[in-house]
Amino acid sequence: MSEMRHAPRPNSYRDSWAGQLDAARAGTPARVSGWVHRRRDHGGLIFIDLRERSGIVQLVFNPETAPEAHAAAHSLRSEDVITAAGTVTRRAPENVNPRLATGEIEVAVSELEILADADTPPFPLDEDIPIDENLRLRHRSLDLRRAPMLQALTLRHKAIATIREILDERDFLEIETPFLTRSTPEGARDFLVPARIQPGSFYALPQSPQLFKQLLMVGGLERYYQIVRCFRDEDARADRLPEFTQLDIEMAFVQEDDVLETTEAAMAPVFERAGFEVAPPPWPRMTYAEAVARFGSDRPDTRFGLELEDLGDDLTQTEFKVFAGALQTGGVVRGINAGAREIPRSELDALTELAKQHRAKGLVWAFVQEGEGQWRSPVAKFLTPVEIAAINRRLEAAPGDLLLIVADTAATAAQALGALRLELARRFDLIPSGKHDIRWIVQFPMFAWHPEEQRWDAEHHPFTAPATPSGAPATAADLDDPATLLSRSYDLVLDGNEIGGGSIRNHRSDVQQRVFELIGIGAEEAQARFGFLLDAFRFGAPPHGGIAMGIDRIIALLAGRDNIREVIAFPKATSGGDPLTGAPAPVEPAQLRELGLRLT
RNA sequence: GGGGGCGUAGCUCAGUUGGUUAGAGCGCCGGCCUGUCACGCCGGAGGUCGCGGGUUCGAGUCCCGUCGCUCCCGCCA
Repeated sequence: MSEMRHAPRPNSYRDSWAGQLDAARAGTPARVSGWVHRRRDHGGLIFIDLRERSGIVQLVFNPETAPEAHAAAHSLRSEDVITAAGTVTRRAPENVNPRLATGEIEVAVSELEILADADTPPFPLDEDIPIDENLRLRHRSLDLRRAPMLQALTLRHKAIATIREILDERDFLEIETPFLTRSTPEGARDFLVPARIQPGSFYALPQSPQLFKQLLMVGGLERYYQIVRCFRDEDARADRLPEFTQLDIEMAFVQEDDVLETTEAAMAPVFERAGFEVAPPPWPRMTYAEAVARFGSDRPDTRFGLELEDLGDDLTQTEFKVFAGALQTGGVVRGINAGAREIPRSELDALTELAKQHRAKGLVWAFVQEGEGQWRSPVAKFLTPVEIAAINRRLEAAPGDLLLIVADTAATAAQALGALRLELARRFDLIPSGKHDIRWIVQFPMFAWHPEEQRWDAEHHPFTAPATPSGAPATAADLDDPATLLSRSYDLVLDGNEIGGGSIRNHRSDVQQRVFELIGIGAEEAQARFGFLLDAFRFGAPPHGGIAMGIDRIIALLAGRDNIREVIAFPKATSGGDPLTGAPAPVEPAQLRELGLRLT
């Protein structure tokens, strides 16, 4: 510590941050600046809690030793911006505030300068009560002064810095890709930007840099990453906004294990440094098929039980039409054992509504009774005691347990029971606090059947490399039965949240062509939409693959926030609008004319 | 596009079966106060009950519509 460091610099607003003020500096002069957090005006002594980024320090104004400063301090109000010069003073032992990092000292102020007056804030900054979010967003500069926002943005910065540090060590290049581009094939609606230089034509904002990062691989950059904004013109959710940030990675000459290992290496220290306890890598892998079968979701929350069981084998002869009908039409009957729960009828109705919201036709509930094959259930009379006993065994049910059963298509039953499972976990607090689970979900289906459109579509995106049903890389010759094909893709799931996903890509044009054929993209259309990528592949494309991590979601989880808006400095609202700037907003007719646009 | 929740003072909320002048805490303004740190004490101001319509002798409360926010389904990884 040099002399200079502790000497006040008269030409500066502060010589030190409050966080550096401690007992060691007692007796030295100090100049501090910041916002008035609280004032306690005793008529004689005036105490001001001064707040800046590093924390809070108490200022004392004494009318006897500094009458001028004391008089000026009388008019101080919340959020006034001040600079104060004085002496760092050790507090008497009975006056120490253990709840303050600087609580052993205070600054006895001799000079006060008010740098800016502040109107009374429209909401309190010093209390931890939920404030209407729209109001917070309208006054975001005030909201950002609140401790939770500072914490979240600091955490976000540190996480991104960690990622950059590790990927740099691993020889990755951070490379920017265009924002004004063509639509990428991610499947969401594009944000369009009218092109003045070509009236009637539009740029699209990238849904992800997917094609560009693949071009970088063909371009020989080998290891690329980018912390990049992406845009999707779809309705918002708690974990989803029209613009979001992802960590985008692509690597050449790699297979699944390489991408997964790199991701683990980059992300594990992020969790560790945030004090968020997950298992050390390598993280477990679960197939999509297992995740859906056991948890009814491709992003399973495995921190609690209530796993799905298939009841079809127990019901092959059943005369209960709901079950028999589902089984005869290729559907399933699946159930979960919710455990011994006291649930009134009204809440069972609410669970039924939840199942219906997830497209199930209904929900069968049953309370297991004493005695073999006995249920208290509206459907008990339709099932034989043998069938009930078999279901009880399958669900390992004991008297008093609540069983929830859905008969429907496999996908609907999984979705409904998966949602019920999560609801029960919330309702009965089944997730141990502080317990976290991270895992890979692998071997997704390559294609999904769209019944409305009567066609196959790529589950991930069409550049994902297909795999045979055993999970091995598929050749063009393997691509005959879309229903059984898997893809070489992977998602990273944290506590039931998808926080990242990616795949090994097609680098062979024969395989790529076959994929396009299967999803009904003709050669002409493929050339029109992604010709620039396909052309590039003709000149020697290395095998490559990558991943995209959802930064907003990850930070929200690390910070324990239930909404990604809490970890974004200037987020859009659920409506997609920005309460701060008023965007989106109408534009001048002249602007439209320049763009060759007309409003209808 | 659909469903749920919310909308009362600057903020967070209460407001009973429809009934007198719509309340509380915090904040704000004024006064008193020399060791507080959520300072304390005394006094005060502050309301288009989101908006529009309806039912009623009477609506914050009931009905219809509408707007905004939010959570979810659809959509989107």
